[in-house]
Amino acid sequence: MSTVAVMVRAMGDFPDNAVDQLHLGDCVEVMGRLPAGSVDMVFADPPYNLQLSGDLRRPDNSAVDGVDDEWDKFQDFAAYDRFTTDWLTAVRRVLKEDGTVWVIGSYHNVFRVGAKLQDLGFWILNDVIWRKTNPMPNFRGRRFTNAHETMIWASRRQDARYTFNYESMKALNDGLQMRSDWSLPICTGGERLKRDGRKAHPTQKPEALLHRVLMAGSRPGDVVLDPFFGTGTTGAVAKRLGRRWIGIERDPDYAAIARERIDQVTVAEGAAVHIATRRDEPRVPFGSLVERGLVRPGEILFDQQRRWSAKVRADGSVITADSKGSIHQIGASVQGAPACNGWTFWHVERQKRLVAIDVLRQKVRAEMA
Amino acid sequence: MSTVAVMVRAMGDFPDNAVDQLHLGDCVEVMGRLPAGSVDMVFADPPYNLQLSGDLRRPDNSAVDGVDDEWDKFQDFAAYDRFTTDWLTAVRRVLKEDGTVWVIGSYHNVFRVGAKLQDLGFWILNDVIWRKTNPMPNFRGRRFTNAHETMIWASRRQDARYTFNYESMKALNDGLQMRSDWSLPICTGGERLKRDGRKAHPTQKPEALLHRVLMAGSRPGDVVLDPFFGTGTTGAVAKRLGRRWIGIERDPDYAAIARERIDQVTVAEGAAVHIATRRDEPRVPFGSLVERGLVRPGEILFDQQRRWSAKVRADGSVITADSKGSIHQIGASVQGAPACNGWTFWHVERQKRLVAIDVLRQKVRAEMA
DNA sequence: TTCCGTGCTGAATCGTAGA
DNA sequence: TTCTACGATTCAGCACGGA
Repeated sequence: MSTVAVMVRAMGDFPDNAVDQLHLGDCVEVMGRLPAGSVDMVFADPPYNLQLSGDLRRPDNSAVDGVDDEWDKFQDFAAYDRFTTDWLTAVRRVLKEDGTVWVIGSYHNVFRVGAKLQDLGFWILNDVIWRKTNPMPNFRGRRFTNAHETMIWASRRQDARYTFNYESMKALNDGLQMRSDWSLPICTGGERLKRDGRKAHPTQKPEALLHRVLMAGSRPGDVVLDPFFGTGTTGAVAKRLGRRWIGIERDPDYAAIARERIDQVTVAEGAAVHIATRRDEPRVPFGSLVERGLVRPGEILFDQQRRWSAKVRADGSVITADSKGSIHQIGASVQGAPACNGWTFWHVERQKRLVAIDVLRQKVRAEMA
Repeated sequence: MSTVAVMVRAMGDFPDNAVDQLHLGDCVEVMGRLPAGSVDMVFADPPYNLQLSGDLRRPDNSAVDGVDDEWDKFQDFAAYDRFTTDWLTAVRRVLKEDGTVWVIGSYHNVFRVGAKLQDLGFWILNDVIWRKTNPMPNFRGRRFTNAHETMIWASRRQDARYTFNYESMKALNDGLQMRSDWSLPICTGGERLKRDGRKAHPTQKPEALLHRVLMAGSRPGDVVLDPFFGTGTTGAVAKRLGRRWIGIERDPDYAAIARERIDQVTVAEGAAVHIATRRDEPRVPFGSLVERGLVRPGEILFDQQRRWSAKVRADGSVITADSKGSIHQIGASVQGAPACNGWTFWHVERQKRLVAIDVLRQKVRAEMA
């Protein structure tokens, strides 16, 4: 993507004081004041509605410091559903048409959130499992160790042209497609924010999780909004990766911690956050291979198994007994397929071996560079 | 458990012709004729409501044989919700007070099912992820590989004294608590039922999955009901493990296949034997070191003698003056070698000394173990 | 007999730029 | 907005057949 494109994306419709800022207040209210259709991605870590009763103790009788905060208490499922509808509706308004939302949750709340997303017209793209490499064990031995959380990735509408940095994800996974299950440790050690020796927030998410989310579904300069900002993991990672961010947090103490944290983050240099794509390569028409003499007019193209063949014409079109057209059209035609990538389908004979014409295209591109 | 207790559990309230039988018909109707409060466990694999449109082709132009059966078609979410309410209500009636239900689904339907379970008063115990070791890839590169399905395990009521064979699960997991994510292959090869050389059912589940479900949440002699029996995986595994089973299936063809299959199953003698296999060391992509902050984007990698260097990018690829790629590719490239183990070749500087990135990988593996 | 290369397949909501 | 043409896109496991 060109520098200009980055800048255009980055400007958005925001007043200067809206972006790269933490907004103190209720997320529905604050989102209501932001311009509609202006946000590229939302990452939301809403209250889980844990419904814990009593305290939990380890086998050594030490107490587990669970989530017992007021913000996680709801009267019943109906109250939680109203809350969910309200904030998702506000998210829907601020999102761009092609924007996406990520929501993380556990079995306590994620089914309700997922159903509501669908009811509101969002289109689920994947559910992604955060598989915790070091979860808290189940102390009572009455259930399976709760070793994962679920994220839902959804676009604002069914036909959205959403951002997905396929090549970046593939690179991050050593050349294999990234799967819908991610193994990452929980947030501990030096990364875990502390106040007076105790954890500053009960559900701080690891930066690695947000790194992958933002790398997958946003581009440098994009605006990423987090309506339940907490201690600002989303903002910290967004800043480091060259994304713009909007944080909304109700609790002034969390907000103060988040501001301090994000101020200390340095932005990674441009090249490091570049999004790899294959489309960066210049288009090479098949005809230019003929022009440059890499393929001769009249030469025969074959598929890998020599089941089909076609003759090259001087203008770069190819011809069979009963039709002519581009390498793609004829490739599709002979196979009876709806489409075909002629570059990888067709081959020429060189020293008695078949060579894909895509290899010749690579030579042209190398010459051009 | 005493022999008497097993016999009492096994007798239930069923007429002789209800148990260890496949019932042909609509599951709501059939369950309505069974005695209330009589079933120990329900395993349900309902239609997923996939909403596929058009055809999908692999990069080699072969067509993917998707689920296009009539039984997976619903008018809209409301129709699917009514269907879900109906069968879950019938399940609730036939379940014992302390009974449990397992439902498997994908992101297309599982959120709606989970929310409805909660609305009807079921109490979710865990959501369990079936992580597929060999999922179908994402052919268009537009999403994450859909590499898992979700199971919800719920008791009929909040305070149920449900069955959970904690020690069996622990044994099955080499002495560690069983986690909520299970890695198992999909159903292929000899286990996959065929008719005329084609798959007999589009969504046959692997027996290993049912083995773990039944081992975890039922006892010998328990009655296990499957309202969407298909080709009878639940019945086959239940029979082998000494559970009694009730199968309900609407399609006579599937039912015939299931009956034939279960007839051939022999009941296991005593305790079923599980062969524990030692797992390979988990694969750690270089990108996850970047995600976890062990290597910074923009940081420089050196070989042991500092003859070559490369810069790390946020997606885990590395770059030199004239090429980019994985740690292995670039390691080979700078040396002019055909191949290279990037893990031992590249180093980072830590406290003025070079540390092989393989050392950092060991840290990640230690965390994962 | 073993090894290796080829081919097939699996619950999948699987384009996009430019005219 | 609609249409056309380009051309991007796959992993693991099993079966089979030839060397």
